[in-house]
Amino acid sequence: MKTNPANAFALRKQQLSARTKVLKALAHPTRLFIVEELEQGERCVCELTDMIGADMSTISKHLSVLKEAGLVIDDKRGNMVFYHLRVSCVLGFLDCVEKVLRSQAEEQASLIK
Amino acid sequence: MKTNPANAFALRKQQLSARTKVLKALAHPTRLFIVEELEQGERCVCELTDMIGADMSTISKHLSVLKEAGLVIDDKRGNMVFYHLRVSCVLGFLDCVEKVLRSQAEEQASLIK
DNA sequence: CAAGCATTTGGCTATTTTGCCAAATAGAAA
DNA sequence: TTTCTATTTGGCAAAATAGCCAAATGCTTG
Repeated sequence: MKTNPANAFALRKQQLSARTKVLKALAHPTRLFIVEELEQGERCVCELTDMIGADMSTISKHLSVLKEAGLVIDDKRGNMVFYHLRVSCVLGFLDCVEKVLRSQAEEQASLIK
Repeated sequence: MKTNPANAFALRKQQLSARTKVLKALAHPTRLFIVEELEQGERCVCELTDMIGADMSTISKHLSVLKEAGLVIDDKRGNMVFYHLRVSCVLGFLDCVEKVLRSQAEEQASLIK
């Protein structure tokens, strides 16, 4: 650590880390898939596992990352666990990402010209 | 790789990875700070380095991650390089993150009761 | 209670990401 | 051209992440 941590960044470090926790949770193909799938409605771990085709323990861990970030809620019914989204704004969230990608594609296209 | 990759996830893997590239770029305290700072206007590498208090090479690498993701543009003037945001929607983007965090905080509060 | 199913957890390795230092570039000024 | 300043790049070691297997947990049913 620096001897003088009184810079603009250090003062906000904690807040920034809290925000990046949410972003990190979304920043993985499998977890992003899960979030988009849950936009359709709740899903159990087994359904997600089938769709993704990875080990169930892997999916379970991804779900716990999303849960830790406050993005999903789990609901145990019988011996199955259903997950659903807690926040609806994630959708608009991703629209922005899409905009970034499209703007980037246009940039590339104009460079080729 | 699985022998039968024809599942819902595999079919969209590439698209999902493109999206997570943008999310990953934002998912780091230092880079998030930079993005928020650039919302105020362009900044040179040295200014950001001073504000953050890390090695300049570290900041430079973070900036190249943001650039690779299509979030910022660099503009060399003299022997300084100024960076500015390419997409304005990142702001609303972060409002959603904030909403997630607040909803999570409320959840925690109600658990304590 | 025993057995079966869905899910989570522990543990381990492989991969990716970070951040520093030192060296390389590039423009500005002497 | 030499020197100085701002930035980037290469390289490496430390830290964080991912994904699999095996074992543990917790219902549910026989």
